[in-house]
Amino acid sequence: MAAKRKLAENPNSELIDFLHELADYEKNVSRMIHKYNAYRKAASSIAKIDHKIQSITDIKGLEGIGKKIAAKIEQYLSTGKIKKLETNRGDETGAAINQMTRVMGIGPAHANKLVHQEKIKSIDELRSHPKRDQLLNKTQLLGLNYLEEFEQKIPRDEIKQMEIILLREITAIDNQLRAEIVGSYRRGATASSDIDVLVTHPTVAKLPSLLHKIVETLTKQFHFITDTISVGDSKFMGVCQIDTSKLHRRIDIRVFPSEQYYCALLYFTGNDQLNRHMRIVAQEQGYKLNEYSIQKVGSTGTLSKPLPVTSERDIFDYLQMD
DNA sequence: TGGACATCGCATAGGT
DNA sequence: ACCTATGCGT
DNA sequence: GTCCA
Repeated sequence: MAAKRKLAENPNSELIDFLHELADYEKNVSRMIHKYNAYRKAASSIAKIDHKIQSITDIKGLEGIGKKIAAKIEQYLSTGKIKKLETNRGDETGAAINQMTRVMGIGPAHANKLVHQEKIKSIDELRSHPKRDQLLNKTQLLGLNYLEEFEQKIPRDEIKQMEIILLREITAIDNQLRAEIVGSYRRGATASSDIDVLVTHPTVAKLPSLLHKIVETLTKQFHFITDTISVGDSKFMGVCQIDTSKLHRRIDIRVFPSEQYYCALLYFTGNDQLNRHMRIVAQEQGYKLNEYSIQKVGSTGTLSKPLPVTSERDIFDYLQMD
């Protein structure tokens, strides 16, 4: 039997990781979200190259790669390093800020505050800090508590088990309810980072109370939901667990009226690239497409009523796609 | 050369 | 008490 | 940081 082999890794994964690291620094430390996105875009362009980049001519002209990033890649090719990245790595404060943002609910603003004002230098220090409970809000304390668990991917088989429980209990509440797990799971991924559930019901008036009912049932009756991060009339964010032998997982549940359901299904199944592509095609065909509806765009930019959609197929048909 | 870079629900902080 | 701005995750 | 009007 042949040796077990890693699934073919990208030939430029080291360079891609470097660009992601530069991106994270801009987002978390410099608080430049657009630079973060620029680095991510460059990285995703490079991820599409299927051979090892040998020279700068291999990447010149690639989407999202301009003068500065090209120069950094040149540095990387000739020296194996990127100066800017080495400088960032030498910044202990920056490294601490980056660490803090691993906690769900701690973003760039709060991470900077914790490090600069409270002089906290690591997750461990945050965990053992005497004023921890005053420094962090409810969500952040939850994030700190589950930090290591949330960083683990969820195997497809585990999500399959969750799907059975979720669908059974949701239809038990009301047999007119329809629910699906979307995101990378619906795209067939072998592992996902969270669980994203879409729910719909034909009667619009029921929707707000519906989400609360679902959350209450899954929490109190089945102990499937273990924590609530936030919950309103249309979106729940929280934590779930199949049973105590398994890890805690991030779960979102969204409720949509039936006329919006298929646009939402399409949008939340993704991926981002397909969503962008479809929005562009929509625009070209004189439509506006988002997670709620597809509308015709008039000559003056006026929008029509949302067009009737009773399946994902309908959306593709409007756009003459297959 | 300078503005755009997606959008929005929810929690919380800050202000009146 | 109420309204608005900000942060966060998506 | 990159793109584009």
